[in-house]
Amino acid sequence: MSNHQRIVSVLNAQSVASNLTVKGWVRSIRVGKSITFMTVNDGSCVTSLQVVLNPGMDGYDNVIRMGTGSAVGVTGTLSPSPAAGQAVELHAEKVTIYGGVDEDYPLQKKHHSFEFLRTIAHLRPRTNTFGALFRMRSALSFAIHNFFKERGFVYIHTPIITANDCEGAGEQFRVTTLDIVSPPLCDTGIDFSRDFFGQATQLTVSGQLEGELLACGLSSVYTFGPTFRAENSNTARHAAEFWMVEPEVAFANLADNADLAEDFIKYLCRYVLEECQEDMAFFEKQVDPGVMGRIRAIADSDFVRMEYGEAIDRLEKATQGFQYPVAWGLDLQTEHERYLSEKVVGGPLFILNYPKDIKAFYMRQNDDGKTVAAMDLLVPKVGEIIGGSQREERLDLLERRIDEMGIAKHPLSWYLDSRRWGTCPHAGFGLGFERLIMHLTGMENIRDIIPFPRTPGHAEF
RNA sequence: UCCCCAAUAGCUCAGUCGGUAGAGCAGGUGGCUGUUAACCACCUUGUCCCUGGUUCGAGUCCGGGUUGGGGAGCCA
Repeated sequence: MSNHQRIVSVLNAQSVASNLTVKGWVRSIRVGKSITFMTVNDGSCVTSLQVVLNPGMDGYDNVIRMGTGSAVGVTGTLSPSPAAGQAVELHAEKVTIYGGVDEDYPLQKKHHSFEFLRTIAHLRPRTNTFGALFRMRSALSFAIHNFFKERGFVYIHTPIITANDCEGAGEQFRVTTLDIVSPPLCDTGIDFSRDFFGQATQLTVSGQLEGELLACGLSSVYTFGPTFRAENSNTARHAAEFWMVEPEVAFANLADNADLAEDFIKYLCRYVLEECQEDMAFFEKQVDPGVMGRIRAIADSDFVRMEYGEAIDRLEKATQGFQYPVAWGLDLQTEHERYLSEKVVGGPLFILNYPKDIKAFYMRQNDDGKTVAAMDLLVPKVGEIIGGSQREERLDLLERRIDEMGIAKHPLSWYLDSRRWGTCPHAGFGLGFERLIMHLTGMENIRDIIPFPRTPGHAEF
């Protein structure tokens, strides 16, 4: 292993040290007649380390010709800085150039648009914004595991390849090893019995159904993994490949589910404010002024819980008009959700107990005969960030609902078995990880949350 | 998939009434005794997205397409 120091450690220690080595990429170089300043960043923190170069140093003439973006190692003495702007600086005694750049290097020491940076996604990790973003993404991943670990949840891995075609959560990507030019045929079309798995398979759109089976044995479980949707969605909030967190809890009802979701979101808000201070300050200053205040407010607030019926009443009484109709039985449109979360509540908002006809077959039927125990958590700007429900645990009611909706029962026999033997009330939800990060950083496009995003027409890198 | 908007130098953009293009940054050269996206001077850089049309003449006007952005639907 190399014995060089991470820049974040050097800046935090701020102690005088000789024979110190750092390695990273040059962000800026300012050449003077008798002194040269170079800032080096290694991605360990937003702040770059100032390196001071004197003309007497070996190889000085070569070093000062390096361009922004060069990869270097610098060895020297760390000293207090006499000038404003940084507490310490590294006086170089030796500089190693690992990789130079030429005039074609696209990143400059200036503002670039996110649209341009998306076209050079292989280089954008070297920018301040994406450094901060990917550090936050990593920190939040660990925070999610911490949250559930502290509460005794078991981290489970559900299948990525699945034969479930009735999950109802969206279009799926086909997984096959068949010859797509001349596949084997049978009476009903392509003969998937001769495919790799002996049946038609797809990439998962949710680990929920399998998660329920594990919860009905381990009590409290969660998944955190990739999810795939083949929808032709072209928005700032949709990707074909994204990560989802899906807890599932046995012996829990809808109220317990909402309580868990509220605790979860607040925990993550507090986590980034306390553990990602420098990166959050960067987003506050450069990306979304006000984001830290909003997150603090969420961490300190009590989330409003509103019945679907009350939401409809509020919308019907609204003084402003809506493009889409409002009536009991119709789903809420984005304009309605924004009105409720931004105008009526001004913060996170649960909508509870939706009409059964606009929700999935597995949601628990309420005693009113009209609604199911579903919940959505809406947040200002990003919209729906969590969708969940209490699950229908009563076998007869579940089977009746499957029949009503025209869904084939045979492929779900294992799911129905969980209700046949030792059934129990249980509930869970799904959180879109990238949407969470958008909400916590103020970044406005999901393509800037994923290192190499997959969207319709795009699988580059 | 639908609606709206945009595309000009490596990047960010300006370009008036239709008359063959400009700034800042980047890059190059020189200057500057401590800079902070350094500063100062000079220099270089163009398939004006593609395609068809109108016109004496199109970056500019019109049709078609491509790509990108915003909004909507679907959803997380």
